[in-house]
Amino acid sequence: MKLSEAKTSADSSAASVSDRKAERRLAMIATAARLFARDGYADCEMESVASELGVAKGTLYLYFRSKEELFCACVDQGMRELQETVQQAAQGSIAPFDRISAAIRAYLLFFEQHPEQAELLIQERAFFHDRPKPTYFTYREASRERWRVVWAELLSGGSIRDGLTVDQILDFIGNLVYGTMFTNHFLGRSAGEQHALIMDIFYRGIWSDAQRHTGE
Amino acid sequence: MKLSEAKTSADSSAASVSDRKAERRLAMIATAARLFARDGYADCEMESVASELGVAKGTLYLYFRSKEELFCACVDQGMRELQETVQQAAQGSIAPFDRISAAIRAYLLFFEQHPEQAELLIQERAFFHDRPKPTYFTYREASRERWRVVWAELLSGGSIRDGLTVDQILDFIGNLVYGTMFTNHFLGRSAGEQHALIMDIFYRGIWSDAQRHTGE
Amino acid sequence: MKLSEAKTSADSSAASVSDRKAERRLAMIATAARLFARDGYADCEMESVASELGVAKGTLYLYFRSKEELFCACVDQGMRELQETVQQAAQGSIAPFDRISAAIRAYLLFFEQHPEQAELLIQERAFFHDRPKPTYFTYREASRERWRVVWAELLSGGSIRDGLTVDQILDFIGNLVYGTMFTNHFLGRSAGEQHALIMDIFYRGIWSDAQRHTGE
Amino acid sequence: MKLSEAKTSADSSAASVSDRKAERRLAMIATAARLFARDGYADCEMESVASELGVAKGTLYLYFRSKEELFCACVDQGMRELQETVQQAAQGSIAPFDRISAAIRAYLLFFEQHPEQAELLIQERAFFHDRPKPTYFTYREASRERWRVVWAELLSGGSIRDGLTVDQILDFIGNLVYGTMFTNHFLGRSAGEQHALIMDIFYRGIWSDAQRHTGE
DNA sequence: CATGAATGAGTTTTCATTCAT
DNA sequence: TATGAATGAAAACTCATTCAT
Repeated sequence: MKLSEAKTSADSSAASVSDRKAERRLAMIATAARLFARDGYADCEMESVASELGVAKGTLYLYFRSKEELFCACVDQGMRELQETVQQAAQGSIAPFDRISAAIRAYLLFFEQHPEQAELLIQERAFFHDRPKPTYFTYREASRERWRVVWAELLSGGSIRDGLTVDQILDFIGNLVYGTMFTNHFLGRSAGEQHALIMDIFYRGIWSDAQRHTGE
Repeated sequence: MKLSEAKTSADSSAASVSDRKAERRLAMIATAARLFARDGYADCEMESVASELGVAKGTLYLYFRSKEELFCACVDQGMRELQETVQQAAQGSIAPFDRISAAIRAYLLFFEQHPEQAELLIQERAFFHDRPKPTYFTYREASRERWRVVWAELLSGGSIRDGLTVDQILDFIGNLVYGTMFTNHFLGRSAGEQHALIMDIFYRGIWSDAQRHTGE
Repeated sequence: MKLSEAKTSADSSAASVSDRKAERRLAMIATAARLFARDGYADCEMESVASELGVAKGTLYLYFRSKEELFCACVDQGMRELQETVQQAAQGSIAPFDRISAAIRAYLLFFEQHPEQAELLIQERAFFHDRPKPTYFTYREASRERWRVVWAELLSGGSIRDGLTVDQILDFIGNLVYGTMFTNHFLGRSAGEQHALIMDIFYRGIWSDAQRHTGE
Repeated sequence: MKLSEAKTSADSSAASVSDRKAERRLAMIATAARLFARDGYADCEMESVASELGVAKGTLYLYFRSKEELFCACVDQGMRELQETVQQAAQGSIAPFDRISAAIRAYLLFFEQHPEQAELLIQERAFFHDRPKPTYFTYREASRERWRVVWAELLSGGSIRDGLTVDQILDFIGNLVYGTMFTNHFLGRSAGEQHALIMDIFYRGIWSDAQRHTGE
């Protein structure tokens, strides 16, 4: 359905003007994200986005001041959805380790189902690398605070080896899933059973008991 | 010293014409890599690269067919140097685990000392994302074969837990260092003691002995 | 008072619908003239004019077919007011020379008090210079006929030197005040006592009696 | 002759590279001035100027940073030529009044022969009216200093009526020729014998001897 | 009458690449 | 080989105008 064909009937009772505007904004963001990811920021013309939406170029500029702003809206929206997806997944469990596992699985699946978001993260850095920090890391740090509580609980509960701090663990797992996500994306790998493996090594390491003894 | 001033005197006895050309090529690549990383591929003009080198714009085209080719040469050169650095570091030890540790430390330090290479990897994907696979992964897979041997030895020697395959381990550690490297790069973190931590968790996991029992 | 708030109550008894329309037209012209002069024709947006008036953009198009027509209405209105101002000033005196003086003073004062009109004359020529003749000159020639009578009387009455024709005098004084007006406008000068000087030189020239003798 | 065909032969002995550049700059200015005047600043595309010159659009940008800079160069060049023309004309005579007459004639003839310069003055004000003062007035004030000397001599020599100051005279004649020039331009009038008339009235006024007596 | 969301034509400027010298 | 003047394709963004409500 073309954006231009949406909402032409008389449902104005429920949806206010600003609702409809927000709705169209989201539709624009969704389409733009797809095309930005497909063609790259530079090669994605505003004209293409508009025509894909079935509207005129000028209309895009009624919703976004510039191409850059549209792009940023795409990244922001993607990160918000990622965050929400991960949180929702985590809420399905109560046990800390289960929540962590669920969150990581959701994270990897999100990018598998929304590969355009991985591309947008790259595009953002490539084209706007004068910005202090990629949006991704802003969100990563925001979520860090929430997970800190969970890990602290595990640490104080004796589930974690002595000598590891919450920050070290958070960094490790954060870097691991970040690298895994991009590798999956570039090599076309799926998150499926990979997830169990990651958690396994993360929790138990690769060493055999014999080696644990020697290595200590 | 400007490139244009180099090698103007009579040392042609030792260095053949093609040597000199290769040398200038390398100088061009070094300068271009720095500028590509600093300004981004799009905003880095051939004119800037040329003037930084002290040569005319047209001269660059005597060494590289196009801006894209120059860029690719930068990425290739960077990956070659990475590979060499890592291999050299690994050769300093004999014990497999030591070699692995040394390689990972060298990897992280390389990108810390050559942050422009991290940028180039991003730029490559952002601007030439119609290519099947980032150069980085081509090199990663090439080196995989060398490390496979090392890990196979460890596995058959009983140093590694049952149930893990070489490929799983290679993927895990590959993703981990990849994610760590980019995070370090974006957040300005240093590889220093981080390295010991990574190896520690990688080898032994995060679980306490109590949890290991429960979690099994 | 916003235009949109004007005349909303029941005074339709006296003012007919077309009266009200004419009134709003004038308000639009006044506002537009100010903004056209302030920003220049190109940089003055219909949107600005509308919002300054407190109406929607589309409303302007109910009164003027196009931006160009609105602009022309501004120039026309300005020239009509100039004409009226000058004529009214002239009617205050009976003696021909006094009427002439009064008219010239009124002319210079008009543009001093309505500097936007000077700007509009420039804008008109700059943007619509395919037109045969600036509106200003149309009005100037129209008024010429009225003044021709006055001067003819002075000529036949012997007040004017032999050898000068009415047309020559009209051209001279017309050019003089035109040039004076624009110079005043651009350099921010006031018409004040300048007027007396202009008339003095115009009537008596600059030569001393001695020079008159020699120069003849 | 197309600009692109100029100077292709081997006269590089005399004309240095910078000479040729200056020459091309002038050719560009001449062509641009004509087209700016013909089409107006807004409607005159850089493409048109380039193609009229027989060069590519980009070449214009090697000589002028922007359309605006090209335009300013046209106005400046025009004013310089005006100044030179007027000065040269004045130098043909020795007697002050003759020099003044010659200068005014040259001024009016210059704009008659270069009507595009009159247009450029209008365009400049219309499009860049945020600038403090039109270029014309900058030049007018610069030349004022030179003429001040001439008039001071006439005043002290008794050729000028008592009660007139040099500044008053300079303003009067400046405004008069400015207004005359533009009127000529707009109405397509020629400066020819008009010049004699202007000087006549300027020097002797319009009053008859009888009126002089009465009016005093 | 009034509104304001939607339209889409139109132009400057940049910069990779070429090629005559 | 080296130069650098010349080329020209390409795209974001604005804003006058329209018209459904």
